[in-house]
Amino acid sequence: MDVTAIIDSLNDAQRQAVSAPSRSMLVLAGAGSGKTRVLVHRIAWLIKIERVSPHNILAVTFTNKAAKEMRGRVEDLLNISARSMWIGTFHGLAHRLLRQHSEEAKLPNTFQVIDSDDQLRLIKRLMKAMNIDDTRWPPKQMVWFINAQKDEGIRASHIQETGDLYQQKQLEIYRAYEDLCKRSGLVDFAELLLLAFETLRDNAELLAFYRNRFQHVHVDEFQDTNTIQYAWLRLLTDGKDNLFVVGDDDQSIYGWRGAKIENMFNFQKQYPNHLLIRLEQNYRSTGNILKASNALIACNEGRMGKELHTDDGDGDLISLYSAFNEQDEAYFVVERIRKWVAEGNSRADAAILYRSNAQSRLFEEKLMATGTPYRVYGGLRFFDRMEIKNALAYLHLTAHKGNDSAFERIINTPTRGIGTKTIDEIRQLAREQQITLWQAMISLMKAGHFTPRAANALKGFVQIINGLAEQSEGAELYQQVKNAIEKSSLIEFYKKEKGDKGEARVENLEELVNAARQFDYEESNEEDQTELDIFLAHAALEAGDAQGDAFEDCVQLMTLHSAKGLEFPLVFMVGLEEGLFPSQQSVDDLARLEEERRLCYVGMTRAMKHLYMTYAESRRLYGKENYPRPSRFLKEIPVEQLQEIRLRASVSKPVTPVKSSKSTMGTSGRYQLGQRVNHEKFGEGVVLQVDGDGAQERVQVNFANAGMKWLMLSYAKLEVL
DNA sequence: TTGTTCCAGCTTTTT
DNA sequence: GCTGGAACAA
Repeated sequence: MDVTAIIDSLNDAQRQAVSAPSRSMLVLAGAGSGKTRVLVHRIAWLIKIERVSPHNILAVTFTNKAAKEMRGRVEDLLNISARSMWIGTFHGLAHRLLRQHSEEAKLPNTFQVIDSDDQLRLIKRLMKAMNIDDTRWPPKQMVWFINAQKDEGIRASHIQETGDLYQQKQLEIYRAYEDLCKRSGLVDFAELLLLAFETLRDNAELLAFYRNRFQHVHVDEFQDTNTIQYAWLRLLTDGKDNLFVVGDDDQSIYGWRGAKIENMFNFQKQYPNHLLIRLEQNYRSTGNILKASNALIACNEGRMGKELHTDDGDGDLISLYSAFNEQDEAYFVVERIRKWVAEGNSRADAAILYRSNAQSRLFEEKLMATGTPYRVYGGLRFFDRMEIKNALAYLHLTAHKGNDSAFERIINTPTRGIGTKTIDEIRQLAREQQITLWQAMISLMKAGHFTPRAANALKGFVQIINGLAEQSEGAELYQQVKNAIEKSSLIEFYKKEKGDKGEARVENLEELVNAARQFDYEESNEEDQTELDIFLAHAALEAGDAQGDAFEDCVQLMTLHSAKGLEFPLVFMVGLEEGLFPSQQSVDDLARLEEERRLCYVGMTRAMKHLYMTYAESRRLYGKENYPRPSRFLKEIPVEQLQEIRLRASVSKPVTPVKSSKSTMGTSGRYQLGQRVNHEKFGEGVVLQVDGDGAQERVQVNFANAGMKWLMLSYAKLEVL
């Protein structure tokens, strides 16, 4: 293969990044500037032109999807199998490292990965056992605290006691949780990263091995790395000048979960020999969308600096719609989508982006009412569903009787008459003797401790698990899964659940057998791991997609966060109101406000051709009527890039800084300019403008107490005075 | 063990 | 004002 195939399709900046002589590099890649492309082509370049063995390449991403895509694209481009190349998520790679070196990590080689849900349950149980008041120390906050510490590389033993009672209890919980996990061989997500870091740090030989192996280290979405992830990268690359990172400080939107945008600046200091390359040519959006986005993000301070441009035309102006209320907003958006579809476009090309999940409901209702298929992103993913986790818990417990969190989950699911009292007794013994719940249960049964009823129920449970263990001996993975679902009678249990909820659960369980059948455990080269173990770890680390049927042509609904990395020809950003976006919790803090602004930037740069931004003048929130101001972000967009949408007025006039006094007469003629009116919420006011007709007729009223408002006559109950 | 009632909480999410 | 979870009663 020659050079052309790898760099021909690239622009100058991309080409420079791809073909630079080996050294550390920071590629500042704007939205839609082809960042994955650069990463993929860089790796291809190393392999084909620099003759680097795939074996010596490491590439890290945040999501499994990104990792899969990258591997696939490298393989396609080179037409080779890149098996020996380490491409994966931080968590996936850390997991792999710990499996291979469980001894050095001081982990039992049967350790299990637990997800955040298991983690919370574990903490709750722990706190109950410790008799800690969960109103003063909410378990959720404790989880958050523990994970935040781990993300910073801080162990319980590192924390100084301040004498503060709250802190002391928190610390106690952290300590107890560390103990419990250690004892039961459980590893949470944050622990994967921290332990992988510590294991390398503390084993000179191991570290030397990997530093030597990974001659080229690549990181995607570098702005999203947290402290421990960056520390891990530094361990591997410090002094070697071989760290290639791609990121965009303007798209850092995960500060609240530990991402350190500072890592980008630290990188520049700590790899002084690095090459900085900016990718500023955008291949996604129109000129107007880019101009607006550039202007908005320019309001942030301390940026690395970047301005997107396109070779294509300016395109449409950004449409701004001021809705009377949230109902009107949803109605407007859905109508525009219907129009778009009627013009022959596909629904899947239209996206509704919102700040918070709760906002989706109204849009869903309106879409449903008009019979428009839609898809909401971000619900529970396949392996996160209750029925799936229950079924997996049977498998977990069968394979590892010491898995207490699996034990707790299914000891009485489906209900088999084992009550709280029985379980509490088991828990108590387990705690006293520092043994697993399973062992405690067996030992209490042997001692004849239970009432005949409870003893019988427990016996049944033990039989199920032991029976499964027997059946599983040498059985195919899918057969084991099938056995577990059958023996546990989970299907019968969920069939009883009323509504179609139960039906969906049964379907999911059946789907789980399919998932197991199709499961491709190619990487089962780790000796002492069974197929089942690999499958279970896969389920924890990769929760799968939220919805199976992605193929139908559906309108896309999602939060701004989950829209990152995606693009759509038609985008609606809704709810641009102070208090909602930017969120109320962020307005008093400059750093958080800037993150909101970046989120807005991310949203806008999702749009390829058409961008609508909407806000409501009145919105019901938490049961109260609110009259929010339009989002400050709207004011940061140059008016030259905006056009205000007036329903049915059929003239879309540019926004002018001074409100035009031009007015048209509504067809009803009931409202003359200057007419005094009364509104049940806003009080008295004077009509200044009339606009549109029929159901769309609106009036602008200047209220004595509430200020200027546009009101939809079909909604607003106006009284002529 | 199930159904009811009460009460807090209410951004964003991947692994 | 709604929802989900936990506490409570039958």
